[in-house]
Amino acid sequence: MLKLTKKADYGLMAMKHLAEHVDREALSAKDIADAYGIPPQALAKILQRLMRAGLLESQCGIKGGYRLARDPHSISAYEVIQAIDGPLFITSCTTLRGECGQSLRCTVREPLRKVNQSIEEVLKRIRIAHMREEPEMVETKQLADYVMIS
Amino acid sequence: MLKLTKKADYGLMAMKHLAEHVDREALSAKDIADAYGIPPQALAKILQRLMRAGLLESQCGIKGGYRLARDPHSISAYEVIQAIDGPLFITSCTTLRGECGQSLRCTVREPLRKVNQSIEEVLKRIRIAHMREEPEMVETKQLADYVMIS
DNA sequence: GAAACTCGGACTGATTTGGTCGCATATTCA
DNA sequence: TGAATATGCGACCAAATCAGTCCGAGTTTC
Ligand code: FES
Ligand code: FES
Repeated sequence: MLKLTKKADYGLMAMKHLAEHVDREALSAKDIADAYGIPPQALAKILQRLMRAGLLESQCGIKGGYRLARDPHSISAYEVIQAIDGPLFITSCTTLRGECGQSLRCTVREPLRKVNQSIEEVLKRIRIAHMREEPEMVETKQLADYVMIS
Repeated sequence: MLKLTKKADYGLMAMKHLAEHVDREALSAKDIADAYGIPPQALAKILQRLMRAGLLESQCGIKGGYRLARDPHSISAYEVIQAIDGPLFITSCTTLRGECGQSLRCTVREPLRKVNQSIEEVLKRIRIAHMREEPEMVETKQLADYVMIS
């Protein structure tokens, strides 16, 4: 149903949290989990994935924790989501080994691939350093107008 | 993982198929299902949903079947998907009966709501009559730019 | 060497998805 | 009239995915 997983949500929260504390020492998984009420063990595994994807640096040991591996302005939401949930395909038939039974006859695959690309673009342009809370109805309205015109 | 369900895929295929045969008589669920190798019973239920959503007109009986209720140029992919899968939320905590445990502290909900809106716009711009044509990447790119700024 | 971390797989229960069945209703036509 | 062929709709089931836990490692600090 075109929904982000909880893990991706947690991951984005953690990345944003780390982006706001780049100055400090490394933060442990538990620190971040406690700050948002996330199950610590669950977040730990998510951070490990982000680490393996090269988005975080980790340090073991008693004073250890995680730190952003790159400038928060250069890390996109897309990278975070992909690192956690794997490559994102909007089409349902691309799930591992071969195609679904309709792949040869499916007439909407190509159009949807383009939609997929659009969504990727949107997510790639959102940097974790820029994720803010302002709802700003005016802008979304302008966006709607823009779409109408084009 | 941000994927469309198979049902939505089937629904889009069926709608596109019907859009290409507006002239003819009503097509039965089985006709369409056979044309694409879709399980007939599954497609039948999907078409019923599209019917209830007002996107299709149905006729019972031996010469019955389905027909588009509106001009195929006016029906968006978004409408089809929503009719089948229900309202689409990119955030994971909107799943019915209250919020997830993190809703109060979640810092990425609002930013993601904007992403959600962007995706909606993209899907609303795609009409089933035009699914073969290019969704115009330039515009979606500008749209993505727009989202980033806000 | 103990404490506080990360690392990573295995595991379980809950939810969602994909699909089927069965029965009721409506329409055509012989 | 009544058989044939449609839709209409809920219940049902199996498989996949998701969310979260557990546990047994390794690492660093003190
Ligand atoms: S994308 Fe696989 S059947 Fe349409
Ligand atoms: S959207 Fe619900 S926790 Fe972030």
